[in-house]
Amino acid sequence: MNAAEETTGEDTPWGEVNPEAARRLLVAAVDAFAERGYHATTTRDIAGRAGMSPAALYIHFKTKEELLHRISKIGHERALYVLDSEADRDGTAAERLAGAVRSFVRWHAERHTTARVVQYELDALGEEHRTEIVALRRRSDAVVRRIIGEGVRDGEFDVPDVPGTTLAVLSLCIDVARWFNAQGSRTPDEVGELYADLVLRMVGARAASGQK
Amino acid sequence: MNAAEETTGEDTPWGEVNPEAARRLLVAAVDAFAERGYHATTTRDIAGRAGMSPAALYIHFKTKEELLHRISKIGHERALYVLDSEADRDGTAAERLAGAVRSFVRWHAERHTTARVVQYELDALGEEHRTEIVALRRRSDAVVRRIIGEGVRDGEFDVPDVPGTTLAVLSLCIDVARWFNAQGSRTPDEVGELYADLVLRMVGARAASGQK
DNA sequence: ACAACCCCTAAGCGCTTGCTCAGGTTCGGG
DNA sequence: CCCGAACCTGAGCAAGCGCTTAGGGGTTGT
Repeated sequence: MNAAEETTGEDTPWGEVNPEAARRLLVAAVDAFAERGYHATTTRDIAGRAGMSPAALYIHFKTKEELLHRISKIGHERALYVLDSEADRDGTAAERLAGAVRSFVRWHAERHTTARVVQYELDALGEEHRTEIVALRRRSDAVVRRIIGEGVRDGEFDVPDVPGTTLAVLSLCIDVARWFNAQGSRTPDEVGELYADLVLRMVGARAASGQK
Repeated sequence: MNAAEETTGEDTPWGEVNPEAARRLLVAAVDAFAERGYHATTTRDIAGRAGMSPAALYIHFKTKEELLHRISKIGHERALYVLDSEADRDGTAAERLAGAVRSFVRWHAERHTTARVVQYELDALGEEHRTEIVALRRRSDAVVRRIIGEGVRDGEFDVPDVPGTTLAVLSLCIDVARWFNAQGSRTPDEVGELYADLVLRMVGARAASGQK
């Protein structure tokens, strides 16, 4: 009924999480999980970072695991959206693959705290939640595999092992979340550019954007 | 004084860990850490897997963290050794790079439980131990960077960004520990072969091992 | 025979963990 | 002016944590 949302919800990083207090807790949890890992983070630490008492957490989330689940789900959906929207453009397979890798990597670098939680705390989820998330991840795999497959079909790419190469491409992108450091010398854009080029080489793209 | 070691110490996976009871505990810890992560693993769980009481652990190791440190140190040394011995062969830069990647990846796949602990539990180490391990990791980086640099110098490779490409190559190899599954369809040898080929493409190797 | 030694266990200590609950504050609507 | 809903806190519980301690068996050297 209330038509005015407290915060927009689509462009802001965690805008879909309401009310504001819940969002503060969730952001605090992302930071803490990324820094120390899920199991090494206490609910007191999360509440403390959000400027609340430990009990406040349980008004907005049933358990600590639900917090992780919401982070993981939203994070995966965002990453998949980023990948998908580049894959759906039109253009050669090489252009679409480069675009997808560039955006996906940039997302992992820019949002590397979120990405770290999303990519490396899967095992901390409960059975049910984990299988839900794994399904989302399979869709990322399918997106990349499709582009590579089309490139091969059109004679643009030279790839002996499509599933294997797909795996390697995604693995390369995901691992950015592990090593990327905001204080480091590379910007997310630079890393995205570098990785897009490397991936085009991996698939043996004939004419990388025209000629060469 | 006792000249006969209980176990040889060089070829067996954890042969250098003595006495046998300590090795059993350490192997149990590797399994547990790889499965659940360091912080989610209890000392009771480790001792239980080794068939001992919780107190037995503290006869052989001062703390739970010391266990992780010994695992991490030995693991890094082994991985570095694998990388180094391929890099020191003679041959073209492409041959050496391919050999190094093949062996390094094979190690991460075969020993993926150990590798997972080694690569993803660095933050759980204490300040002092972590800086010691980080030094070892920098040496791996130097090894790969040297080969790529030599390949560029000799005109074998076409690499615009040597440090960046080095980072990507190592990142690709390391991430094998995360996704590799012994029940999966690929053998460690196959993954090593695939990755060696992909890396040669990344560096724009002119003549990949002569012809083909 | 027996003391010295190593390796192990049963019991448990002090502390932190995830989580609960009774109660208090704030605020819009009747 | 008061009500009920939404939100938060202080205090604390049961369980589980890393680790310690006292002591018991087996093997060894003398």
